[in-house]
Amino acid sequence: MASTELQGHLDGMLLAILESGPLHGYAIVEEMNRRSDGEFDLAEGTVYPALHRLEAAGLLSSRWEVVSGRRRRVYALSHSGAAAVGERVASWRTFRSAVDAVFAPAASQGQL
Amino acid sequence: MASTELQGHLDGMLLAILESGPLHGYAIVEEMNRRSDGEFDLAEGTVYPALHRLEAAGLLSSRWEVVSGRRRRVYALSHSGAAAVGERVASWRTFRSAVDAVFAPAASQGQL
DNA sequence: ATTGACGTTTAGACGACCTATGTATAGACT
DNA sequence: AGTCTATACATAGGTCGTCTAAACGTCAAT
Repeated sequence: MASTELQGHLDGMLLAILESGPLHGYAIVEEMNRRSDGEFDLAEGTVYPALHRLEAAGLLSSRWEVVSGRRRRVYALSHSGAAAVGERVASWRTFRSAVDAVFAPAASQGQL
Repeated sequence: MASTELQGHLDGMLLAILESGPLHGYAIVEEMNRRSDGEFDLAEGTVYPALHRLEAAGLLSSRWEVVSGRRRRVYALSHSGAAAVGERVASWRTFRSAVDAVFAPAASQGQL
């Protein structure tokens, strides 16, 4: 697994996934897995605390739903959460460029 | 500042920088800063422990040098360190693609 | 009945990174 | 002579995001 390198990017990715529409936690895990082609196979213990953190920060809101007898908590982007997605994407681009630049000479011919 | 999001990529970047030739710690900090265009302005407290970690792992070797009265410790890639750079670059590419894919729908028109 | 998929929660540990501080030399400026 | 800045290394201690691990519960299928 990618160990601990998600640091700082997980929150943004969660927000990005919710931009496509509200989802419950388990579905978010699956969607993360699907989009990343299996690279990010997150444990629930990673995702739920992150979701709660984001909700506490006011970037998400949640409501309980009952589907065929099972409770689930559905998360949706709040107003400020929607605004935050753009910032996270921009921040990722900046980070990506910087890392690329550091690695560039190491990647043969500088083509990453 | 980029806060704490280096996680998991710092070691690889340090190795990548040393691939261009041996350097002492302070010069590594400057080179990191230069390559990343100021994005990664690392404190010594971040870099030195990382270098010691990498040396303990056998990826680097170091020797003391005296230049105009000042001691400096010069780090160089070991044999396995040189091999590790390629792995780190590959790992970064994989990670980058995965994050890109997760963000893609959030970045307008999927063009990251 | 028991397995497996679905679904949420939390306690605890881990460890990379950051803050802050200390040490020390050289050179420039006042 | 004293101070400041740049150079150069080191480490203790804290933060905090992530992972491990376990628990709890419903439903459908074997």
